[in-house]
Amino acid sequence: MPDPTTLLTERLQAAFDTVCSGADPVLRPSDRADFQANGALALAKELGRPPRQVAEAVAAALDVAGICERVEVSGPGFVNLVLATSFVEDQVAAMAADVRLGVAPAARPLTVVVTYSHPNVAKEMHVGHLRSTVIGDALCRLLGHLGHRVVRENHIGDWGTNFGMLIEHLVDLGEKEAMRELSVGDLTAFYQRARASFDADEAFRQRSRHRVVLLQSGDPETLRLWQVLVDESVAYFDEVYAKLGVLLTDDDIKGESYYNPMLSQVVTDLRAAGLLVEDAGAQCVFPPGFTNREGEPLPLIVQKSDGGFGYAATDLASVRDRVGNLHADRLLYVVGAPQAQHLHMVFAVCRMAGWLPEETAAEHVNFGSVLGADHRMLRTRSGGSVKLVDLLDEAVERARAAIAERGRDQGDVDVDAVARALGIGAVKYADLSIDRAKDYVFDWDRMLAFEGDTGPYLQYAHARIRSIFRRAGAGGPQAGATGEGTAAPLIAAGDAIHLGEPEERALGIALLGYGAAISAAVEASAPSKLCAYLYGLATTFTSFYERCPVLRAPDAATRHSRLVLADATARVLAEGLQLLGIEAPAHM
RNA sequence: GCCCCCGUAGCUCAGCGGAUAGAGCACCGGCCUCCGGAGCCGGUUGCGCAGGUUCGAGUCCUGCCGGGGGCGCCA
Repeated sequence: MPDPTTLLTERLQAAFDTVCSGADPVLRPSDRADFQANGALALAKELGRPPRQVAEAVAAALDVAGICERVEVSGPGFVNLVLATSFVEDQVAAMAADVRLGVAPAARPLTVVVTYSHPNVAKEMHVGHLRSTVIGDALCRLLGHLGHRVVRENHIGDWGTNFGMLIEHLVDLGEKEAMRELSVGDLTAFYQRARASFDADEAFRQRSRHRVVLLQSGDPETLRLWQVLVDESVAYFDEVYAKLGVLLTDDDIKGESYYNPMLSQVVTDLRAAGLLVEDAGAQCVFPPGFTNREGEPLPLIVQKSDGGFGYAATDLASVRDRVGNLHADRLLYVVGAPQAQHLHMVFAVCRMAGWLPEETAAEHVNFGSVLGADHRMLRTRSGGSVKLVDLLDEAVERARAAIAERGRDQGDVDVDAVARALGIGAVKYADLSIDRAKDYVFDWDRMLAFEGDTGPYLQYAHARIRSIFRRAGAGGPQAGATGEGTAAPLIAAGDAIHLGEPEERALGIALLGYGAAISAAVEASAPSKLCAYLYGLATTFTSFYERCPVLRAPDAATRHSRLVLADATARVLAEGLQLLGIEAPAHM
């Protein structure tokens, strides 16, 4: 059951091939028809023939019997396609009857490693971690839904020279007190006091440096203390993840320490490959095309002059691990835009060393910053970074206030649950609906609004459709079923779909675009594309709902057909939101 | 100085080389005794600048202007 885009592309391809083999049909949605193929114009140029003539030839060769009711050449050489309503009806009926809503799993499942979130041990999670975590989570869900093997990796910062000072501070505090402090999530204070001691106290500095040596040499007691820091921090991260509602678990953690044993091999192998150059005492690789401010070649420093390893070594090791051990086909790094150069250098070195085969894609899924109302990086009033938990708690409280303000008293609604779904959903949707690469302005009022392109709008749209079924009572099968998170139909479609009104037809076509929207989001690692689709679907449904009475439809058949449309829309909204990591309560 | 990202309506953002550049918010004027107004219809204002490629450029290329970020031993 291919969606119209796929189906039409196939048919058009065949038609274009009769004119010129391999020519791209350039199929697009059209405001003059349902779709238009623009490929004839470019092809005409290539063949040196009049564009309209080429378009006519394509149209003549096009076999869309049963799919289109009209094919016409228009303007300079566009091929406009109008779908047969009966075709749309059949497709919608099939989609509505399908638990996967017509979205076929990928023909060739890939192993995709997605690395995201990566907070630092003994450091607070702040807004900077929001985008990575939320975007990475959505990508994992989307990839998984298409049947790909998804390996989530949380590359936490759990190793390095910092840990000397952190462990000594833990010793000074006493383990019990340290654990108490860390378990309540006061990581900032812990880190800052360690830093303060380090800056102020020479003896502490000495101890810290010695502790680093002990840690690196595997001293059991030091490792035990280190593990305390890691465990407490991870427990705290888990709380934040639970609050956020993301898929990450402790099994997904592959911190810097995990790669530590592989680092010397990285150096050995790079040297054997003749790629390593010693420069100012450091072991470097100079991938071509990267220069510093003097225009000289820029090194990727694999091993520092003091013998220690930097994050470049860890990142190189992780690529080898993912390709060699996990057999990844695609690597996604959900990391902020400032790291672009570093990652590109890492990828370049891996290609040079033969660790990253040509057929394995490595992509920097970059993203911009979260800005405050002043268009500068979001900060607290005192200028500190905003704690992620504080932000999430405020979101839930604001959502609760918004619900109270709307004053809809529904006894059966779990206000706490809805406030959480709404508040967290609003934050996530605001983050996901914007083009990743752009900075965005964090604005509570806008993201929590029930109007416009927001999470709450989509959630409300979904809840209202569900309410139709509650109201349908005996007339609608399983009226009491909530349908949360499940794509199972509430109502049997049969062959009873009828799209007589323009709004019904428009809704049907919009529904059939679901699969293409998911594909587009996955291909570009752009959840915003799915957001845009869902918003469009919701507004299309509104027009339909305005114009076409459902429960008061003129006859039973029409009522049933419209209920199926409503059910399918609700399921797409709920599943689409779920693929973005956003809950869709059945009532609110 | 070099490199990367961004610059579309008053504001926040869509726009996959194609036919008159779209939403939401805000503003103005109408409408609806509505399945829980996610209301409906109409109106006002825009592609930073200059070249180029193309039958066709918001979209691709070059240069400039403006904003943000990065540029060797932190990660």
